Amino acid sequence: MLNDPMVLAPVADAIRVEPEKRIRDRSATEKAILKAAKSLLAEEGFQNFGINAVARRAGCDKQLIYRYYGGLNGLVEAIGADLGNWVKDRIPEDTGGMFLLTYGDLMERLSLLFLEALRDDPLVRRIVAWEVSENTEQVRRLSEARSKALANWLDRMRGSLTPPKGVDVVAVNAILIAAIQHLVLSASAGGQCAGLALKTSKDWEKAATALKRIVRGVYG
Amino acid sequence: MLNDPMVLAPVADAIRVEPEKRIRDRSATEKAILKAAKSLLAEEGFQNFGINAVARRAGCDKQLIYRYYGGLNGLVEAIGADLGNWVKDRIPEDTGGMFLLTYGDLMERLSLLFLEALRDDPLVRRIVAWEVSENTEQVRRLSEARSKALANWLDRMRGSLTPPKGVDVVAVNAILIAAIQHLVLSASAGGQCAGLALKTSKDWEKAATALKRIVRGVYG
DNA sequence: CAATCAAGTCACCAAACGGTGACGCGCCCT
DNA sequence: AGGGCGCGTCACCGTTTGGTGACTTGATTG
Repeated sequence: MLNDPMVLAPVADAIRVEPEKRIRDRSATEKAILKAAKSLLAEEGFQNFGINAVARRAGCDKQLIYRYYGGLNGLVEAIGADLGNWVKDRIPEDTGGMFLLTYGDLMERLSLLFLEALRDDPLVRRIVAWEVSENTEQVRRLSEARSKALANWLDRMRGSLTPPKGVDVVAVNAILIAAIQHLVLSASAGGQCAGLALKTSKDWEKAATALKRIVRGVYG
Repeated sequence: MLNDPMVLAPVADAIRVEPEKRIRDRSATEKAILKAAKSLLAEEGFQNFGINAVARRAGCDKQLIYRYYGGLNGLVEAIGADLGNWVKDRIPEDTGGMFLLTYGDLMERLSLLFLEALRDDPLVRRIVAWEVSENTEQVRRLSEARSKALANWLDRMRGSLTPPKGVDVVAVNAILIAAIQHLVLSASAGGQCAGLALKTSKDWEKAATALKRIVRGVYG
């Protein structure tokens, strides 16, 4: 008596009072899908990132994702395309009125800028977490795009400043970037990192001070 | 002759050529499950870490996981129990014949030890990646256990050495640990980190040198 | 008006997932 | 001998997943 189809039929009619007709606008739908994908990835993480979930959030049929983006892969690629502009969108190019006289000045400033930019971009945070958790082709593309953009940024900001002789700038900077990324990820996930609380702004001040000290220690 | 009224009996007999009878040994099965879980997590990562996969690898029925460990949560907890001994199992307590005169000596040595230990422990690597990717209760327990063990280790190794005044040791060390962890994770996932290749042992020598320089820069 | 083609929807598929109840079997104990 | 009791297995449930074919609907053509 529960699952009686005769009873359900009128109910189904009663439900679709207003079908909320979807407009027939491909480019708008494409944008909606991309936006849904980005917000989903940013809020839920890569764990529950799938065709069904994206379609659900975009409010459209998943078939459209296959049609317009060729599946999840294409969608991820589309996300990665924006990633190249990340640094230039989120990080100010000017030096904030400061005069950067030495390479140490520069790296101190860039470190803090990078830290802050990463702190308030949940999408890129998730992507970084994704990069260190999986090794699929998708992720590798994302990683490459981000890595390249980052390197360009570093190089562009360097300007005419010359790093100190005798130190492996690439390696040292990689370690600094690694530290910042892991610090932010760790904080975002559990509110702390290796016993250092990272919740209040006071916590972050301590972290920033320590980071500055490290940068100054190696670059003078 | 037996109480088998089924007509399919001969078919079943034909299929199960050798039943490969599982021995009735609870503790052995428990160990097999735990081992399977650890190896699965280490090799495949937390993505495909589920009841079915563990049971499949352990070669037993998933029901036994529920019975013996109370589900995946209990199993993860059992994994976490071993984690407390990780540092003491994987990292030598002695100083390798070195005389550590200053806090800088100590931290340089500990950094490299931690780096190497993490580099050849895929399980803990996966757990660290898990920690920065999810925020469930499971992961939080793992994270806490590891974090506590790490802090204890640092404190124990410090001995009577006194860190330099005026620097926030906790914060600086957290950043150093973060850097090492992310470096290893990144290398393990994609073979590089922020443009720094991390595949050959020569690559790692460069990374180690840079790390030493950073530690020395901040701790003298 | 009629034909066409893209936009959007629906129904269905096989597979895998976590989870549970029930059953068979063998060992031990009285 | 017989009655538990613990170990292992199996079948099944509902749900979700990625993926595909077939359909309706609407607008713009000739």
